[in-house]
Amino acid sequence: MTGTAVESAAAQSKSQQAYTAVKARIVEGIYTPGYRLVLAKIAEDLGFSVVPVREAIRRLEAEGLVKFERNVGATVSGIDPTEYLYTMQTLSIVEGAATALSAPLIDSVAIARARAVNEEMRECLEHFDPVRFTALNQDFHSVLFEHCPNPHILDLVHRGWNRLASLRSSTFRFVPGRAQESVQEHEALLQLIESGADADTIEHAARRHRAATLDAYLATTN
Amino acid sequence: MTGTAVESAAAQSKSQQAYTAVKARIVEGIYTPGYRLVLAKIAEDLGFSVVPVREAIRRLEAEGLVKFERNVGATVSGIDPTEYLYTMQTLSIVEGAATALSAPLIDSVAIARARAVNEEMRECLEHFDPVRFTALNQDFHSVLFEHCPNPHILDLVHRGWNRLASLRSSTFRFVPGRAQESVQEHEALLQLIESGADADTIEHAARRHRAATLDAYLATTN
DNA sequence: GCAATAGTTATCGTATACGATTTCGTACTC
DNA sequence: GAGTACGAAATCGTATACGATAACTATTGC
Repeated sequence: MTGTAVESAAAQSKSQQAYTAVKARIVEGIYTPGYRLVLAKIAEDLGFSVVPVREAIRRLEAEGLVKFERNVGATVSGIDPTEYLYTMQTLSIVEGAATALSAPLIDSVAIARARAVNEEMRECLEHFDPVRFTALNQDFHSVLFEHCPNPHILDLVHRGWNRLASLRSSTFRFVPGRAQESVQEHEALLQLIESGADADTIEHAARRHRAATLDAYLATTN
Repeated sequence: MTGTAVESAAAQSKSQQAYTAVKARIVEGIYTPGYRLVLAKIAEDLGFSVVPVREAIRRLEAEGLVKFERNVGATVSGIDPTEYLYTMQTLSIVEGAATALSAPLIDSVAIARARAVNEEMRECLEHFDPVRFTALNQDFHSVLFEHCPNPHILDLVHRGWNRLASLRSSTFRFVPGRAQESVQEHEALLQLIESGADADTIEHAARRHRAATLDAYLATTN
């Protein structure tokens, strides 16, 4: 459904299934931030006992998608402005690095694909649909950083995106003016990569691109 | 002992205790890389059942300290050269950023403390003790990045250090020549921070400092 | 009428138990 | 003598059960 890895659920451990299922519900926005994750209920929904569910929740906790309080329970991590700031800042750093490391490995086919996505985004500007726009935005950036040869960094990027995913409907809703600039910066980024710019330049551009979105958001709240 | 948070183990959940205990054993090098973590045995050692231990292992897995294979078991994550490279590269990025963000918040007292540590390191060069040197190295850098106002980034730095901790005895053992340069770069870094250099400069210097250690290591293996 | 407290309910935390899977050793066959 | 197949031991995965904790509610005293 979404771009997340789909696994043949058959031979998977229930713990893993629970992890995937709950994560999907969070990312898809079915479990909204603040939502109370009652172990017994989730277990019943999925049709197995609470033990695998607990492990799944623990993993999600380590990833920062859920908050856990002893003897109280788990809730979907909120997106309070402070958290948003932290996450965006972190993402600006790791995604910038990932993009720079990835750049030399991006072939012309991938560039073309990214450009096509960006074109869709441009069209999307007319009759603005924040949800669709944000989805395309993720697609675009995925093309740029997915070739990152360092799996650790790539993992950090994915985790950052996941944390933002729960509010993806609102990212650009809150800063619609940012969307247009974003499309332009995407093209600039593509040209940098095409021209074989050095890693520092690309990293800086990618980081600034995201930091600018954060700044735009901050400007609206003040 | 180290800077890690010490909690009153009394009112802690067993799951948490298990997490802390196993993590400590890994970081302290009691469980060496490749060590097989048998759930039942750990549970017995700690005096409780396997369930909390499982959760603890799951969390450690999410942090990358242990590897988990379905129906086979958990082992302490190895430090094969490739992993080392990935971890160091990631750390160079996040620690660089953390240090830069932290810099404006470092007061003269902290600078003095860092300088004292670095002085110890310099003395340590005479009768070289890799373990002690590496421990001091962590102390030094901790002073520099611990003020980082973004907890996410700080967390990533800690995780990186933890992954390296298991081989801390060997870090500088493998590249003894690097130790001397390292001390000098530390002083340069301190001066940059004292002089209120801009964030980019500090970030770049901090990143280079770590990347240089990685390069030195790579040079020995080729 | 309001506040504090006691009782109730919902939910979590952990132990025990058992079935499932893998791995290792041994015996058998070619 | 080497390779393969069978079986046993070890270990993991999950379910169920029960005790512990915290949130909620109702009642009582002021």
